[in-house]
Amino acid sequence: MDEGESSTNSPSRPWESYNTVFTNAKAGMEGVDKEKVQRIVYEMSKGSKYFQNEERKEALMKQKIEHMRERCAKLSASDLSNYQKVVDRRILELEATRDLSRVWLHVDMDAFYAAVETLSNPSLKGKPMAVGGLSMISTANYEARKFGVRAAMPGFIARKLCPDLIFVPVDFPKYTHYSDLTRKVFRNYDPNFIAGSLDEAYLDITEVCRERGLSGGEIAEELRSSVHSETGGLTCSAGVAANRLLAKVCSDINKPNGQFVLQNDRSTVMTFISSLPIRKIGGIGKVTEHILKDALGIKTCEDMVLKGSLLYALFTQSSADFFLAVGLGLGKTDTPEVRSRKSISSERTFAATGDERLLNSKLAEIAEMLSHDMKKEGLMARTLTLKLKTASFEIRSRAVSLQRYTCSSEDILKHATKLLKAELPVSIRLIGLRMSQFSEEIRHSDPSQGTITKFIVQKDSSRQNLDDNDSFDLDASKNCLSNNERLSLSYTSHDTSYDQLKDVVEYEEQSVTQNQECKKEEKRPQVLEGDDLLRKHKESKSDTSAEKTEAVSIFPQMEPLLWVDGYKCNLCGIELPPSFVEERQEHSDFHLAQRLQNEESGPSSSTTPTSKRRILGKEKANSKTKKQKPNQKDDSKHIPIHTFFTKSNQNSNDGTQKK
DNA sequence: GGGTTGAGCATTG
DNA sequence: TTCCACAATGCTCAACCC
Repeated sequence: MDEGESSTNSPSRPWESYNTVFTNAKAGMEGVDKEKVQRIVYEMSKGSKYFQNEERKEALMKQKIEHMRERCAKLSASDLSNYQKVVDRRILELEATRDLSRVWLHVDMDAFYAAVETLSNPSLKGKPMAVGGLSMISTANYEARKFGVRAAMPGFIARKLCPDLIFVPVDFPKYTHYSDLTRKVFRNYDPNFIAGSLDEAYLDITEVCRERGLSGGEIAEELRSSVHSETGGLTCSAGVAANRLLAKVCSDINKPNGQFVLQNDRSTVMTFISSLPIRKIGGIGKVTEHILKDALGIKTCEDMVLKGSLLYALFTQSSADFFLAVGLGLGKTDTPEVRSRKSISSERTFAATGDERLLNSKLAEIAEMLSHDMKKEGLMARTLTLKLKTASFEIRSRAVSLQRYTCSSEDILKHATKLLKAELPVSIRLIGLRMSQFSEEIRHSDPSQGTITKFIVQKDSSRQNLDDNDSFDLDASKNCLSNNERLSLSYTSHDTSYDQLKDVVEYEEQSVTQNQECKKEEKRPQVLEGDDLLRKHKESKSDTSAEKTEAVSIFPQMEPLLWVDGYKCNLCGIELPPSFVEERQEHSDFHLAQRLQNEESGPSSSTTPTSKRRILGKEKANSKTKKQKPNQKDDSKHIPIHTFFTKSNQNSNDGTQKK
């Protein structure tokens, strides 16, 4: 049944070693002639550039597995015994976090896009159908799945598997409409449900079960029936368990139009998890499965615990922790925080070309699309990543961090062109652009929380007469504090202990840099940039406080640095009280250096980031970075790990990193 | 030692 | 005839900087 077991390829059956994702079992694919599917997929792919790339990736994976085997063999008995101690301790710690008090429900719509299309066109009922086109299909209905057709399969292969397959083009607005209908139902059971995608969601139904005196299974039945009637006939499957990880596994068990309930007691969970294949776990994909299986002999979740010492010896701590938690049937049970998007991107595939003019025009199109999407969502970002897929399917990415936040297609295109130019000549079949590092990342607002700025205001009575613009600034800086920082700052301003006070003062120092970043964007979605923003800011201040400034000329040709109200830098909005003499000097130096840098390399360009980093770094050094990198370390505690790397030599094997 | 940045890769739907 | 998408997220590592 497992694709991995077919790796014993014989010369007469070369397709048996061609492990594509399409041969992995999916709901509705039981009884499919897997060998036939594998053979056809192999025959149609053989010799293509895509196939060659797959072979290259496969070879790389085998190398990784081999390398891990070697490292495994080198482990001594005492090494393993030491790692076992680590495992034993972690098991105790993880067990202490086990929470069997919650009831989580995972809902997954059945063949969602295909079902929606059938709903709006009943003549498709009972016929094999796929949503998508000849290059790629998004989903297939259950009739098509019987032929081995499935999501993410190229349409031309799907047609070969099922010559009568009907193709229906993707219609996102339609799916969004139906998705909204299902979400209306979900909200009745958990107003804070987590939408995984258009067609799936996690609901914490603990309260609704308690209030109505119903079991998780009864609620699931009711919800599914409600989804069916509200959508006019769409079916879904559900899983009920103590945590989200288990609930997701459960929803797949009786698909389609079914449900599975896993009782909330430890021994039931452990029995359930013991024989569960690792691939069933969200986050463990083809590569991880092969590495764990072929290098370490780990096939089931139980094996993760039994071979825990190997995992801790060979993988990073966070990966090993994840594996061990899986082996214990532990998953997230908390009410998740609001998550905001981290990046936005746009990419297009086309016939491979090395024609620079053509590539530039594609790039311009994509920059325009991306800029449009960003404006639509009111986003500005400062890191641009160019993604290229060469004619041989090799993926390359090149990134640059800009000096300022932007969403303009001109800015994006200007820097993207530079990045692309550095790669030429090359034949390319896909170009993608991604923008990340949003100004939003530091805007997790929660008006109920105390803020450093409030503290500053209370501390400094000379700033009691703040005008409206200042109030706006305060709100912006309030929004600048990340969740982590807000946690540390949850104090009542009237009852502040010495330690809290000390913390607050330390935060005051660091908050200036954050304020600086936030203020650049506080007027969104008006999308003011650079000089416009500065002008606007100055206009807003001119009537009340322009006269109350001290000027420091830092460069002959540039606008002098002014401390508005004796407090705030007119160039970037950073706030530094007069007593911060050294910091102010450093700040002036920063603007001077920035200007010199601009003179050297042209405006807002940062394609040689090192020197720039040095300058910006200096600026940040003043803020005694207590701040975590936003959304990285903290989020890793809440979001499933998707990739697993070994402790060392991760790149030494493939060594293909390009500089 | 710890933070940032850039690059590569895995995973998901 | 058609010949393997797109969007988003996060982990890890190396290099660099303070």
